[in-house]
Amino acid sequence: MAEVVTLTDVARAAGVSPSTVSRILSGTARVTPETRQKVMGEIERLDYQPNILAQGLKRGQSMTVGVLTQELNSPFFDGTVQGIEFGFEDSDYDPIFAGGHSRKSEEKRVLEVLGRRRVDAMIIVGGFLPDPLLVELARSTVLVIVGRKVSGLEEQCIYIDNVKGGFDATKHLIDLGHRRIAHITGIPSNLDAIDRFQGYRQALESARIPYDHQLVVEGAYTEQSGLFAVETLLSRGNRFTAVFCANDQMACGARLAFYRRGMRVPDDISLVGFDGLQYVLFAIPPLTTIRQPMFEMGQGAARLTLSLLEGKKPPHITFATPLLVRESTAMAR
Amino acid sequence: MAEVVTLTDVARAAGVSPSTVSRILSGTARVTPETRQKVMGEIERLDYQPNILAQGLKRGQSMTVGVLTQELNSPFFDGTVQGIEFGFEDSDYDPIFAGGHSRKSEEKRVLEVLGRRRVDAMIIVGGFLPDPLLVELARSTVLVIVGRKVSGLEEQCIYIDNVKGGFDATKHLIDLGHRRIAHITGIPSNLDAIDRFQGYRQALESARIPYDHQLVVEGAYTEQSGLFAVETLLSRGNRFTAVFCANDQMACGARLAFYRRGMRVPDDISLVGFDGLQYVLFAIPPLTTIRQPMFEMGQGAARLTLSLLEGKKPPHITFATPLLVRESTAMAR
DNA sequence: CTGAAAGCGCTTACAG
DNA sequence: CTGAAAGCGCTTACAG
Repeated sequence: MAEVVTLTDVARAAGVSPSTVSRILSGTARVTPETRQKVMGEIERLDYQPNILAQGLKRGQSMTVGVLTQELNSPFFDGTVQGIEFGFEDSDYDPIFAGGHSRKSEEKRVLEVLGRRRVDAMIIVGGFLPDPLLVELARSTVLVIVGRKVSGLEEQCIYIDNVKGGFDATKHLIDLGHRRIAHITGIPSNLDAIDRFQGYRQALESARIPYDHQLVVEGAYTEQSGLFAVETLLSRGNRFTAVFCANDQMACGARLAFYRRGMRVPDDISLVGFDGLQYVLFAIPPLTTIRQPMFEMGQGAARLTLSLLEGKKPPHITFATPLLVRESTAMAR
Repeated sequence: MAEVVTLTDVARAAGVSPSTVSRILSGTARVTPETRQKVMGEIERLDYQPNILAQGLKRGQSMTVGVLTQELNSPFFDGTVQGIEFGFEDSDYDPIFAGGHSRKSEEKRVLEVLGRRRVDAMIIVGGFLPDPLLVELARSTVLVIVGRKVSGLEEQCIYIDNVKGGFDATKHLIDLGHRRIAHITGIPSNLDAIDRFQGYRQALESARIPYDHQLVVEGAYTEQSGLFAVETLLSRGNRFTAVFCANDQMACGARLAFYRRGMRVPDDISLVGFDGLQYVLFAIPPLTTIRQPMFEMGQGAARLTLSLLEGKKPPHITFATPLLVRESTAMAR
């Protein structure tokens, strides 16, 4: 990085002042065609790239957006992050990721990124940060939150209806004639998990199936926890013919548990997941699940951020969560 | 982002010059304890965060590292990217990701990121960029390449021995008594794919098993392509009792193809993958595979970059690719 | 030990 | 239409 061309170099080469070059670049210029020609020629010839740092310092914008991800190293975050990246691709902004892996508190990290990098906006993926902090933060910076609904900040949140998702998943099983439907929850403190569980209960209720807490086991979103959950369920000795898992990963773990016991899916047990991860289309058997459009949500978050940065108030987008019926569910026998 | 505190504010509050504050911050200072005390106090009180952009402009460093990922939206990239993020977490550098999704040519994107953002280093993940370009690039910037070995730049490459991986995978099947071993390749232009195929052939040769091109089908690293490949294999009518797939995703696709035909794994067919993705530990049955330490490689790339940035020449690390024997392989009958 | 000054590479009123 | 000047927030020789 020795021979970097500066705006001054271009000006000198073109025989004009830096001001003029700057104006031409920004389009603010009222210049003679000849001057413009000459300058553009030199820019091309010298392969000049404006220094964003210098521009940022002057304009008071860093042209970066801080993206705070959480500790969970999951396909959900991967998908969302990819969508975010994609959404900024053709903009002048670049996302800076502040991963949530280290020991530093989340809160501190947000503030650090905001402060040191002078990011023009922040995207928060998921949710450990308390609502009040986010509301506070939203006052001093452009803020978009994905995968979570913060009251007072609804317009800046990208989320799905997890209750409905949980309802639809359970309803699907009920429609197939299942009555003894187990549920493996997500992390109990997680709002999505709570909502999906809500949906499960509502579906049971609307079908007048009594709720049985013996059929509910706490999971942790991992495959392993899904496997354990099924073992717990089985050890309790209560009969059930279907399981709704709060995410696909746990469904995969559950599936393996059944495989180990020689219980067939969907012949003996129907299984529904949540997320719609690419690869569960190739599970054995292909998993019926509720799709959560992670990539699209990430992309939506990027777009929303961009709009907000431009001072626009775009319409709020709702993301649908279709039920993808595959081969892990069948009529109850 | 209105009320941002600057170094000058701190200086004013502490009753000293900006120079002094700057020196204290950088540790260059020979100052009286009292002055230091006073200044540190104000920094704390005002919650001052140095503006990295301004520092960068002055020092000629942006404190950012450009990370170029490729179009493949795969678990391999996810894992690597996470490792890279993690590796920079406790450093003063932040990674800026230039995703490989848009239509712009890869080459152009590298140059753009380098130029506009004035990144201090680049990490290239995977490989569409021609070797000569990388060699050229390495002359003007700190460059690290992960998942690929570029001759002349070996010290800056983080890679595994794909030939050995392919060999070990195939050898495992041979050791189980298999003689008719099929292979589903990766994208034929991909070096990793070529190497894994090489390993396959070498293993056959070392066991004096004649190579049969009828047993090799071209794949594209996706689950779908693995599924198709098995169908092709089956339609050719040649007997085989085992398949080595160039990655886990294709192995999952292949597995589904067998499931559809009612062929049991591992009873009728043994299956080996490559990558060691987390979730294939929960495949039905758990997949035997060669582990590629993606996260560690990403982290290694970050560390290597950091060392290079500090002018060090760290020892070259080799990443092992252990065979993970699970339940998708069994003795040939 | 500490301050004034110059400068990193831009942009943008202010003149002319 | 175009240039000279000031300034964004820092750092770092240069004085004292």
